[in-house]
Amino acid sequence: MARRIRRPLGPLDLRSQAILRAVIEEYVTTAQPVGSLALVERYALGVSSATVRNILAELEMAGLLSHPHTSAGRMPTDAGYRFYVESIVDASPLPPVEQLMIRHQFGQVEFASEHWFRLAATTLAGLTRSAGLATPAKPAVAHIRRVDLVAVNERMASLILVLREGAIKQAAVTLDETDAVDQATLNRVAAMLNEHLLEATATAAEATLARFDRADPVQRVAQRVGDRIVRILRDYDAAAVEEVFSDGLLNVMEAPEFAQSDKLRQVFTALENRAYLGELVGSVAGSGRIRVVIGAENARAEMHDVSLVLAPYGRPGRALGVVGVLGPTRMSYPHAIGTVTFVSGLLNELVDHLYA
Amino acid sequence: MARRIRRPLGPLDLRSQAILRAVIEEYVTTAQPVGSLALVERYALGVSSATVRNILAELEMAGLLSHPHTSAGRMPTDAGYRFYVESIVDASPLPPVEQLMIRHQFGQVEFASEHWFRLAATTLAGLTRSAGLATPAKPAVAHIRRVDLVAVNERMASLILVLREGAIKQAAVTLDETDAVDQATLNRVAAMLNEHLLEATATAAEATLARFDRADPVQRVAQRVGDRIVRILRDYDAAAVEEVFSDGLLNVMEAPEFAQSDKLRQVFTALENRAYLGELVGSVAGSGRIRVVIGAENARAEMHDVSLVLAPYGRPGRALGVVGVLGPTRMSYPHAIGTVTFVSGLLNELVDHLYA
DNA sequence: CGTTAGCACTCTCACCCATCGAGTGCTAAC
DNA sequence: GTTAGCACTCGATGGGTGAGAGTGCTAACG
Repeated sequence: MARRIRRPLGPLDLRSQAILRAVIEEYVTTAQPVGSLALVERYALGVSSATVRNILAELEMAGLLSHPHTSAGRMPTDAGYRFYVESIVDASPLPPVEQLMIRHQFGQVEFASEHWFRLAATTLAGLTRSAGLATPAKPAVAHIRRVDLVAVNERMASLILVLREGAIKQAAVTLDETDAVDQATLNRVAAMLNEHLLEATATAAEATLARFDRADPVQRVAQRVGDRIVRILRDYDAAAVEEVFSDGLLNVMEAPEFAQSDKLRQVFTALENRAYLGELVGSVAGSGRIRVVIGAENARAEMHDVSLVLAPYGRPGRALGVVGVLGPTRMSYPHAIGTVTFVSGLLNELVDHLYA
Repeated sequence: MARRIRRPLGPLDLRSQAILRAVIEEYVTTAQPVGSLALVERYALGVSSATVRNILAELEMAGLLSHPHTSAGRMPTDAGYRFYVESIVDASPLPPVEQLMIRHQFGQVEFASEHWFRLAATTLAGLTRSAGLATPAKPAVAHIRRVDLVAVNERMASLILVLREGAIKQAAVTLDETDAVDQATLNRVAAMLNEHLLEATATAAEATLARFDRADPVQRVAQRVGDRIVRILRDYDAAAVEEVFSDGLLNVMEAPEFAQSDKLRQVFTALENRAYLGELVGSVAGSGRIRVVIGAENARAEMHDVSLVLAPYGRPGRALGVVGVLGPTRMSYPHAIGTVTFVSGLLNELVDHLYA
């Protein structure tokens, strides 16, 4: 039969597309391979099961569907999901009621990006019944907003560093100076640093610090603290992802495909890998668009049974973060895409407001 | 047979105790019900399997062992574990090499309790191959150490509050004053608050703030910020547990008894319940001693398949936290107890050092 | 009188096999 | 091109069976 030759994922006639869509939507809800009869029963296809069978066979030839065994129904392949995702240009937007609810929630929490990204993850988890992921908006280069020093004892101080981007860093500084270092001195040091280092990047701060006079006790301490600050900033700049907050991993556990836990355990281990998450998030932040990674499209084998829907948020010049959803490959992509789009858009608004 | 009468968990002759111990230790390592033959083979009991069988039957009558079915070996009941735990007064202490390694790890991180309790959880997870739990050392009453204010825009400032106990709180303060509020003003406000509120508790701060002069613009802003501070302190004081950090839940997933994931999912859900963790941690912090909660001894049904080994750390008058381990009921209690004891002791040292 | 060898008994587990049913793929008719 | 009909395939289900592990009991032993 000539038409059974495997052909590239090319133009599919509308009816085939409709049936592919039906298979996917049915499979997403039932988690069972779907047969030709179930399709004609539940979807108004206007053709008989035999015709559907022919088309299912074609879709399988095209690599969009697969067959666990001869006498089972069809289930989508990763390529099938991919085709489906590409075909839904207008992902179902979130119903206005839910949009309002989410806006309200965000209105409740502190006005700080710190809280927002956590809430975003939680919200996404709840709405999609999958795991929500979010990273804080991290700038390409950090800027100093504020320095504060608190005396711990004569030899040690606690350094509190606020970045323009909202992050707060805390560190201990040991001061093995001969000078007595009391809180009054530290106040002068902090004042000096705040004056000279406001809005400075690591590089700028380093240059400024070099000009301090080591003969003056206050400036000497300031220099020492400043060195510590520069180190913190450099660490911060170097890290691809500062932190990935996740919520609702339990939701994913509930999916029948993860009933025996070893698969999911692999996913968890992969999620613990900072480098992997870093590059994933980095690629999304760079692209500037929502990204769907389906099953085996994931670089890591442990993630071959899950899919990701990720979107960047923030302002390209300033700070960028990523929010998204992790769920079983068999997830409702339109819903996930719609939800992630809305939440990332909302975060954009909030970040804009913060920087306005 | 008279001796088969179920008797209270009373004095057990030494040989019976040895066999109970052997059964538990064998079961802990193999995760399989253990038979009389395996016992005489692997443990130098000096008696035949028939004798062992008699004793096993007695132990079962006493409720210390159980029998999945007639032709299976014995496995410990919760009561059996309890008896075993009570009998090991001198839990195996951690080998000196590991002690040194852990000390070294703690030397590597920042000198702040913030990092310590996280590291404690991670360390415990690694050493016991179970989940490590830790809460930060939380004082009964929080004291203000330092206040800092950063201008966000004319109407808003970011408040940074450092507590004597090491915690840092951040909050946004809206300033709908008619005064122009720039960073210079905020600096004066912060200086004023630092001067008057140093070491103050919520109640003390409230009293001080009441005496501020509302006619003076700086004092008015200071009062407003102060109110926010008092609210933060009260929230902090009211919370039973600030945060429970856990690490290594993956280790628990690997145990064969959690191969099908629903049991473990229940445990996870129970762990998400703040109130439950709060009272658990509270009871341990109050008692002042290490506490072992075995299986069904847990108040919540979801936790009936896991055990906890928890110990308080900190200084009763000042700040108290809890560290511990969560693992399957079938866990090595001597090892867990030894490890938790060591880590809590180490944290005690560190906290003492911090407050010295 | 405690301990031990011996042995019948019980119960699970793994395996096999037959049955059932869902769903396919093909053919022939429309 | 579509559809009805039908043989075929393959997993799931359930009963039956043999092996093996481990017990509980009895009777002999020191």
